[in-house]
Order: sequence, then structure tokens, then C-alpha cells
Amino acid sequence: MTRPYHHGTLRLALVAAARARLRRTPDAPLSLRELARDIGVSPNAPYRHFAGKDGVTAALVAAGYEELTKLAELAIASPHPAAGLVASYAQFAATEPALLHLVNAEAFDRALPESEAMFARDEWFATLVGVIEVEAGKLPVEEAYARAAAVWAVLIGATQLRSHGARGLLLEELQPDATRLVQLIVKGR
Amino acid sequence: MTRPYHHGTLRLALVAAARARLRRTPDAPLSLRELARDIGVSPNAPYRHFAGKDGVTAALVAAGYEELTKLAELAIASPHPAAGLVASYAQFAATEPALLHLVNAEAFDRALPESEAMFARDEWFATLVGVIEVEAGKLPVEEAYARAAAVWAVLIGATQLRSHGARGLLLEELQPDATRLVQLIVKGR
DNA sequence: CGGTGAATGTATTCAATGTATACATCGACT
DNA sequence: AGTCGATGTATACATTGAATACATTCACCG
Repeated sequence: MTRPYHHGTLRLALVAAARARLRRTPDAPLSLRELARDIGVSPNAPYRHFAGKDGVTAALVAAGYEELTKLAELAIASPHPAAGLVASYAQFAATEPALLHLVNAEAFDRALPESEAMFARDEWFATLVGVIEVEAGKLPVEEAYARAAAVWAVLIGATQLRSHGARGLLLEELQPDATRLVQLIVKGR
Repeated sequence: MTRPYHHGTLRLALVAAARARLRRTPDAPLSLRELARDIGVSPNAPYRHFAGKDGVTAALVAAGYEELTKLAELAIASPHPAAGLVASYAQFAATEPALLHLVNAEAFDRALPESEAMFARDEWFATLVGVIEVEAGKLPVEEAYARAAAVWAVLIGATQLRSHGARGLLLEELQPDATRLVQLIVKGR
């Protein structure tokens, strides 16, 4: 009784394997073939489910944004949305640093196919705007967008600094500052 | 009269070629062999001057930080250090987006050899602290560090958002916000 | 049922890349 | 003049992303 010819859920398995690898070896670059090997499938099987390596990347980015969105929605429903947002974002950054790095890096420069990834990113941004509105009340659209963008920037920047322990810039020290900053931004100073 | 056997300044030429490529095709990944080809030298010549590809990356990162440091020092000497810092950083981001992206991305996760790159990064941070001190006067070290880190985070985050034009998050709209934010941070809110 | 076409995986192949090793050339100092 | 270290070249190899052609399986329709 060998493994069946068809895997059945290769697409899911690939994304899962990729995330596992990112978690286990955050600095190693992803290799499509390696993922296929992990799963026990031929090197080209992934091409049936993704448009090459960038396709897998796009799926990972989408998954990342979807989780961030979910976390942000939970924060909105919580007593302190802004603080909750930062806290959950920081926890995600601590749990899957490499995935978040991928999301923040590859999502922009490399034009990921007009796909799920971009859609997920827009949803995430919309949720960020939601946080602003819950905290600050209704605002002119541009103002809400501007504040959401600023919050986003702070999250990205703090995350990037997080990973390097030099200069005493550790996560534990950075998060309170980030929280204060975000709260400043949310209420337009 | 052919090209001489020894190039003479291969190291410099390699870094220059890399920067040129980053400027011309910001999204294409760097290839060591391609750089060698650009210069007209054998594929392995670079190994006499760098410890593999990561060595070149490290040199690029160092060069990036050095320029950022120089710009920050100019800002310090100017009438409005904080505003000048953001302005010059934004201009650098507009001129060499790919290099800045490299600096902000590869400088952290991938532990670049305990080398020039890390040193240059620390110098940049020290200069940031200098900006804080010039604007806010003498402060407890940890407070100055914290504010410098926050400014750094905002710069990184705003830069990352810069490149994606969706959602109306363009550089021109982002820079004023970033400036205001940085000024808030500099004077401890 | 039975067969047929689409979906999914495999086999084979190729060009490009990073890098190691051994060799060639040059230039500076004795 | 001759030697040695620095710099560049030649050759070779493993790994990767990808294209192409083939095999297997499943779902559906008669």
C-alpha cells in the first residue's frame, strides 16, 4: 500500500510546508523543489497548483495578510482596539517572523500577480481603517487612510527593527513605544 | 591592446555595477555572475574581493548606511534637523529604492558577517541619536535610543509603503505625515 | 457499467546560478 | 633577475526554477 498517486490536497500541503520551513529555518531561502521533497512529491507537481515560485510566495503573502486581518478584527471587537492591534501584531511577529518579513518585503516591490495576495492586502488595510474609525470616530476618508497608513508604517518598521537585538532594540522594549505611537496616530495626535 | 589582466579596482567596480543594476532594474535579483559579466571579468574574479555573494550584499548595505549617515549629518547641521532628515531619507528612497530596500531587509534577518555593514549600521543609528539630541537637548541615554529607534521604524515603514501606489499611499502624500510623526517622536510627544 | 476527457503527478531535460579547486598572470620587493 | 603574494581565469559540480512530454486517476455521461 504505497502513497496514492494523487496527493489530494497538494496546494494546502505546499503552503503548510512552506510555513513550516519559514518557522523552522527563518533565514533559509525557500526552494520549491525542497518543498516538493518535504511532501514527497515530484519537483514539478507544484506547478499544477501555482504559477511557479512566485505563485507560492503570493499564496503565503495572502495567508499572512488573512491572519493579520483576522487578528485585527478581533482587536476591533476588544475593549482597546489600538493596543490590541499592536499586541497581536507583535505576537504574530514573534511567532512567524519570517512569514511576516515575507509579507512586508515581497508584497510590495515584486509585483505579485493581481491576485489573492493583493486582495488580502487591501482587506488588511481596510481593517486597519476600521480600527481607526472605532477609536477616533467617523473621519474624512483621506484622514482615516492617512492615519491607517501611518499605523501600518509603524508596525512594519517596528517589526523590522525587532529582529536585530543590537543596540538594545528588543521586542519587549519596542512594543510599548509602538503602542504609544500608534495611539498617538489613531487619535490625530 | 587588450584589457589588462588585472582590473585594478574590481572591488569598487563590483559595488558600482551592483548599484547600477539596482537602479536600472530594481526588482531583478542580483546575480554575481551577471555583475562579473557587466564588468567583463571571469565569473569567479569577485571571490578575490568578497566572501561570496553575501559579501557583496554586505558591501552594498554598508555603502547604503554610509550615505544615509552622511545625509543625516548634513541634516543635523541644517536649520531643521528632523525635517531635513526625513526629506533627505525620502529623496534617497526615491533615487535608489532597491538599495534602500536591500539595506532595510537584508541588514537584519540574514546575519551579515560581523563586518563593515554592521559597523555602518551602528554609525547610522548613532547619527540618528544625534538628531534626537540636537532637537530635544540632552536626554537619558535609553530615552534618546528609544526615540531614535522609533524614528528609524517610521522611516523604514514609510519607505516600504512608499513603493506601492495602491490605496493612494504615494510618497508625496506620505512624506508630510512622516515628517509630522518624526517631529512628534523627536520631542517626546 | 464503461469509456472518455480533464485534473493531477511524473520523467526528462535545460539554462542559470553560487561556489570550490586548480592553474595562469602580474607586480612589487629582495 | 628571481620569487612570492595578489589577482584573475578555467574547469567542474550541485542546486535551482522551469518547460515539455508522458502517466495516472477521477468525475462525469452514455
